[in-house]
Formats: sequence, structure tokens, C-alpha cells
Amino acid sequence: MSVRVRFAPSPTGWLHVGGARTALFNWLYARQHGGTFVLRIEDTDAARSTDASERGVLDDLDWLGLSADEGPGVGGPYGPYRQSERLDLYREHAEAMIDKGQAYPCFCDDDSLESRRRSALAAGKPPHYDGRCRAIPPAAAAARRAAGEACSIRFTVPGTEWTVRDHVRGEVKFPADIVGDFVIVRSSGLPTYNFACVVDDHLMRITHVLRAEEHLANTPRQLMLYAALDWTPPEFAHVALILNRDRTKMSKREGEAAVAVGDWRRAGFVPEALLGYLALLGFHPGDDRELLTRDELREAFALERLGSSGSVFDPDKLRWVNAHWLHNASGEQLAAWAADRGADGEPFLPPAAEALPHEALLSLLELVRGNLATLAELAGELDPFFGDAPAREPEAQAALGEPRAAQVCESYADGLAALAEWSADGVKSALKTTGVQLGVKGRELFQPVRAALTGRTHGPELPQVAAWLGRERCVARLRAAAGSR
RNA sequence: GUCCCCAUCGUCUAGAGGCCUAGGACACUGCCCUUUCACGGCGGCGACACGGGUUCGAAUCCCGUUGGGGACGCCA
Repeated sequence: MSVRVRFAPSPTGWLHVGGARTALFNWLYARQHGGTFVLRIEDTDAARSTDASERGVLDDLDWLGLSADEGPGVGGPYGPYRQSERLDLYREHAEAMIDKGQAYPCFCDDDSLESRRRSALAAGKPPHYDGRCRAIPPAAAAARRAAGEACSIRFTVPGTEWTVRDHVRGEVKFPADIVGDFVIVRSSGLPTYNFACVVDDHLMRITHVLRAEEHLANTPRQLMLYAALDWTPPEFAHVALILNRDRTKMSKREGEAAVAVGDWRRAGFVPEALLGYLALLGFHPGDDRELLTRDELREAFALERLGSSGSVFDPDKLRWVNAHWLHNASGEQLAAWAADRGADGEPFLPPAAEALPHEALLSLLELVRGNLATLAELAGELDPFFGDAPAREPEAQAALGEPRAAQVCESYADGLAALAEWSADGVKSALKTTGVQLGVKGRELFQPVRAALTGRTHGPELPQVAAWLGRERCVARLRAAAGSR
């Protein structure tokens, strides 16, 4: 039987990095086995689900390159793929369960439920539903429903022990009394998560469910439903959570790393880096590689290599991974990445760069890439390459204030002006000549020149910077710096 | 409170009884390279939560303690 996995986000916010990792693992597993990656939108929480959120989640997944084989938009043989469009299916199965005595209408209202829950908790008892509506005779219940009385539908929980077979945790046993009769269809007519999930996973022929560990405790419930419906459950793998620095479940909080994929995207992180970093949170490729491509991940991925303990999200390491991708990218690749500005993000390329001839832009991007950790730094790195006179940072101003600085700039300007052929090698040897003539070397030679040319004390290889700028601008900037001492 | 999960450097992790005086990576740090900064290369610092077993031998297996987390919803 061919592998079918799914990613099932609820469109109630932005795509979370944890969600992205779950989607990635599912995608990898599908790709690895020639299987199918299904995307299902779990929008049964009418109050919190929004179209904007669904679009945002889809857009981020698309940016990450985790394309769905079946899902809203792409379609497929088991659709529709939005739970809000599958309501008849849930209703049908719920009614059948009532008929078979596996579920019953519950007429309890929110307030009394809540107060009973609270007092149970206060008494040190499990805060489960007490099952009182189970006692209502079916005929009476049916009459009350027919009369229009609001009710939810609860599942008649069988009082037996349940064992979850999980690929990362092994066999996990849950005692018989862990849950009370839980709601499968709300009084609004909408299904609850556990019910919709089981119905859909079955109807969509899902073979493997890879999801976050927070769902482990839901699994026995789902297993009960599978058994009641006489369906074979899929295989499960519950991936450990991604954590905040204090080891609580990762969430948006003061002082913590961004949780939304979109935030990283807008901050200038590239999909390859985010995916590669995320993959290694809770997964190990089996060797010492720290930087893997999508294809390498696909080959290395294995359920057996998923870790069982939670992982703290480390922005520093993500940054390192991102820098690696940027340092090694071609100009074309960098230009393509920089062209993405996220849903509502700022452009990464300044207008002056966009206006450049294509070849000039590519060579410039390859020139500065070594100094980049994120695309957001691009504008700043590129800045010295445009305009007449670059803005000077304080350190650069200070470098130009050094005793021999003006002399160095003056002399180098002369050297460049007289250069027969303009090339990186040419400007390099001219600098050497200036050094020899003035008896100045190293820092004392390079820093004033860099400061004059770029207004910075750091940046790409100096000769190449000069070569890219061209003779006119170099000479003008050097003379300006020499004169403005 | 109840149930479940987890436990190796600050962080991500390797480790499935002897290969471990515990390996790799990020961060931090020293040196080298480039006549500068960065990039890069080579080193250093730094961990098996604790207590009992089992075994000739335990980071690895078992039990307990402690700690952390997750779940107990007409959220997903």
C-alpha cells in the first residue's frame, strides 16, 4: 500500500515553525516513499478560522517549497480538503453512531458543564464529563432533538485500556478511565477535532500520521473512534515539541525567538536554511552533516531517527545555517531569494540595485554575499556601492583621521588614475605600490582605503570592491576622503 | 489533582553493554591564513540529573527519586 501522509493546519493564525517542521517531516516521508502528501485545512473552529490565515499558511508552505499533492487548490480524489466543506460526512457518521448506540445527544449547557468540571478538579478528581445524558433513553433524546432542543453529540467511551503504538515512543498504554464521553459534534453542528480527524484520515486513506507530541494524549481517543467505526487506524509517529529557552512549548513571548515562519521569512532567512535547521531539531541524519539540502534530507529521513525529547529553538544556529546558504549561493540564487519579500515585507534589494544591469547586479551580489547572515543585511552591505559619496560610519571616520590616512588615499588615488588597465589585479598591485612608496602596510594601509571607498571598516575583498566601483568613483572617493580630513 | 512523555556540554545532538580518558555542530575563546575587517582552516573550554540494582563490565538495561514538559475543552 502506498504511503499517504497529511499536514492538517488550522487556519487560526500564522504558520508556526513547529508546524513547518511537521509539514516538512510529512513531506519528506511522502517524497521518500513515492507517496502522497495531502494538505487538509482544519477549519472547524468557525470563530477563529479566517481566510486570511489560510492564505498566509498556504503562502508560507509554498515559499518553503512543501507543495501538496492533494489539497485545497490542487484538488484530488478524496476532497474536498477543507473540513468546513465536509460537514455532511461528519454528520452522517455521527448519526450512524447514534443509531448503533455508540454516541448520544447531550443536552448539558456550557455553564453547568464548566461548573461541574471545576468542582471535579477542586475535589481532586479527573475533570471529565460525568456521562449523565448517556442515561436518557434514545427515544426521549430523539424527541427532544426533534423539538429543536440544542444538543451536542457525545461518544460513548468504552471503558477499556488503550495502547498506542508509536514509531518514536514505542507502546504507550493509557488506562481505561483517562477520558469521559467526549463531544464529537458540537451543538453548532460542527465536528470536534478528534472526530473530524479520524473521519478524514480514514476517508482520505492516510497511512501514517506524523504530528506533534501534544497530540499523543488524543490518540487513544482517536483509537476508540477507529474501533467503534470498525476502521483500521493509521500508523503514528509523535514528534517531540520545539521549545522556548525555558523549555516550555514554543510560543510567541517577550524575549523569545520568532515563532512564525513569516517572521523569519521577512527577517531575510531563506527557505533552504529554515528547513535544514528545523529538520535537525528532533531528527538526526545518522552522520555528522549539519547542513543538508532538501534532497539530502529526503534521502536521510527515517522515522527511527526521530528524537523523543523536546528541542530548544536556537536562533543563533539558524542564523549560522542561513549564513552558510547565503555565502555559497550564486548571484542568480541570491537575486531570486531577494526578490521574495514575504506577504507584506519590505524589499530586500534597494531600488538602486534593482536598477543595475543584470550582470552587474549578479557580480555585486557575489561580492557581498560573504558578509551576509540574512537577506535583511543586503541593503546595508550594498549601500556603499551606490551614489557619489558613501555615508561614513564612525569607525571609518576614525580610520580616516589616522596620521597617514590622507596621504595613503591621495597616493592611491593617483596610482589608480594612472593605472593602464582597470582590473582587480591592477587595483591590487596599485595598492601594493602605494604601500611600498609610503612605507605603510597592513591595517594602516587598508583601513583608510576601505573607509574612503566604502565608508566602512569591514566588507568584501578590497581590490574587488575597488574593481567593481570603477576608476572614476574610486578616485573621487579617495580624493574626497583625503581632502576632508 | 490525574494520566502520559522526556532526561548526555549553555543549545542542537551522536551513542542501541565493552570501540567512550563520551564524538560532531552552534555559541564562546586561542592560533593560523588573507599586507585590513569578514570568510575560511586548526585548537581550547564544556555534559552522561541523582540513588539503587542487573552485569566481569552501564551514558547505554531495570527500579525509584528529582526535575522538566504535554494532555485532561462544544481549541486544534
